[in-house]
Amino acid sequence: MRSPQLMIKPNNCHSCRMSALCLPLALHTSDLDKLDNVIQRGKPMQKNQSVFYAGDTFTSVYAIRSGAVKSYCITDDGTEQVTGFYLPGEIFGWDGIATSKHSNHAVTLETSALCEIPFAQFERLGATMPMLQQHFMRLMSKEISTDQALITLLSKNSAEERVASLLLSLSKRLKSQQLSATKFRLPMSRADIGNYLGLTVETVSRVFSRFQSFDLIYCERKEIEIINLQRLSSLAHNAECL
Amino acid sequence: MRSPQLMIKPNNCHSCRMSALCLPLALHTSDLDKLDNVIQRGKPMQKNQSVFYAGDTFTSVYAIRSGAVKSYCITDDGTEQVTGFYLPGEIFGWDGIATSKHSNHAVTLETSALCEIPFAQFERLGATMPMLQQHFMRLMSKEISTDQALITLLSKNSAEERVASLLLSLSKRLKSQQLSATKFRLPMSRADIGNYLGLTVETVSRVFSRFQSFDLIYCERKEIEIINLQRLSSLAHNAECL
DNA sequence: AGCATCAGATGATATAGGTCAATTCCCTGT
DNA sequence: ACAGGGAATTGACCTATATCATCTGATGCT
Repeated sequence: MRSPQLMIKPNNCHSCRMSALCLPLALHTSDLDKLDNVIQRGKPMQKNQSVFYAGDTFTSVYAIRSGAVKSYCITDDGTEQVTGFYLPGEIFGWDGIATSKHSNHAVTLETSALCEIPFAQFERLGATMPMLQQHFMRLMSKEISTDQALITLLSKNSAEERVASLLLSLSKRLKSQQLSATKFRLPMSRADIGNYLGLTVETVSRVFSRFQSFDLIYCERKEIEIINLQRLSSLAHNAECL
Repeated sequence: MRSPQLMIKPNNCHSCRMSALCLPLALHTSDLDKLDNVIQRGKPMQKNQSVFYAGDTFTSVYAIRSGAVKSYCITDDGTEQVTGFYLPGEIFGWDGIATSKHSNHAVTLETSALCEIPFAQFERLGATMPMLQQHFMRLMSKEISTDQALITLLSKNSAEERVASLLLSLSKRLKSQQLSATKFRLPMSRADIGNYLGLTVETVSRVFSRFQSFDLIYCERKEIEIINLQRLSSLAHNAECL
C-alpha cells in the first residue's frame, strides 16, 4: 500500500480551476459544499509514485490538478501494458468500480497534485445528488469512447498514424486546459508511448525522427513542438481519436 | 432512424432469466416494478437489423435476451471498425451517454430479442434508486475493463493469441448464461472477427485451420467445438481477457 | 431450380514493424 | 565533478502478417 501523503494548503472545489471539468456544471453551491467535504485535496506526489496498485481495494477515483499519470496493468506473462495517460483536469481510476478492486496500477509520470474522490461517500452523495452521479456516468462513457478509439487505432492504423494521433490527442487535451497546443513537454517516455500504442521503442523513435525530418514536429528529448499541426492531423486521419 | 418493432408477448423483469445480470440483485420488488414499467421489452429483430446508428440521439441502452449484436463505427477513412460483440445477458449502448449521441452503430448478428432501457426515465428512476445507478456504473466499469483487455490484446498479442482469447471469451460468457462452453455457434463472420481483432480475414481463417490441425478446436463454418479448452487457454495467456 | 454473390480457405509474395546490436547522450546519485 | 545506468537514436536483418490471387462451397434471390 502506498505511503501517506502530505496535504497541501487548504483549498476547495469552489476555487479550483478544474471544477468545470471534474464536476457537473449544474451543481448547486450547497451541493458543491457537500462534495467539497468529501474530496481529499492535495496529495502532491513526486515522479514515479504509485497512486494505487492493481488488486488494491477500490476506494476512490482521482482528479489531476497538475502533473500526469499513467495507468497500466501487468499481463499474465508479466509484461506491462499501459492503458492510459491522464493529464490535468482529467479523472482516472474508474477501472475498479466493477469488481471493487483496481485492475490497473496508476503511477505519476512527473510531480503531480491529485484530488482523491472517495467513492463510497461519493455514492452516498450521489443518492441525493442525481446530477453528480449522472455526470460521472458521462465521464465513464467518455472513457469508453476513448478506449474504443484506441482499439480502432491499434487494429487499423500504422505506426505513423498511431504516433500522430497520440500527439494530437495530447495537444487537444492540453489546449482544453488553456495550455499550449503546439509546444509542450511529453510527460511519458518513448517506451511508455510505444507500449501504449502497441509499438516498440525503436519504432516510436524512428517515427519521431521521420516526423522531424518532414518538419511536422520539432522534438528535443521530451520537449516537443508541433510545427505543422494541420499536416500532422491529416496524417492521423483518426483526428478526433483518443 | 430504425423502423418500428413489434412487441412480443407481455413479459416482465421479474420473470426474465436475465434479470440477475442486467439488474442489481438487491433491488426491492417494488423498485423492480417501477423499473419494469420503464423497460420496453421484446423488440424481436431479424439478422442484420440496426439497433441504432452512430450519430443517433442517445435514448436507451439495450439488454440482449437472445441472439447477438455487434457494435462498430465507421472511421474517418470510411472503413468499419468492430468495437464489440454482445451476447445474451449483456448490455450495450453505453457509448452515447457522454455526448448524448451514439458513437457506434449496433446491428444484430442473428435473430435477436432485446430489451430497451430508456435512459432518461432510467436516470429519473436512478435518483430514487441509488442501487440501480450504482449497478449500471458497475456495468460500465466492466465495459471499460473489457475494452482495456482488448487494447492489451491488440497491442501485445499475436494472431493466434488474439483468436484464442476471443474464442475463450465467448465460451466463458456463454457458460455464464448456462449455455455450452465448448460447443456453440459463432454469431459473427470471420471478417467481423478479423476486424475486431485487428487481423485480416485470411489470417483469421489460417489460425482457425491451424487450431483445427492441432486438435484444439473443431470448426465447420460457424459451428465450433472447443476440443482442448485447456491448451487453448494456455495459448491465449491473457485468459481472463475480453 | 439455377445463377449470382458472398464467405471461407489456401497459396505465393511483399512489407511494416519487430529484434538485436552498437552508439550517444542525458540524468542521477555519490 | 564524475561515474554509471538508463533513455533515446540509428542501422542491419528477420519474421509475422498483410496483400493479392485463385478456388470452393454456401446462401440467397428470381
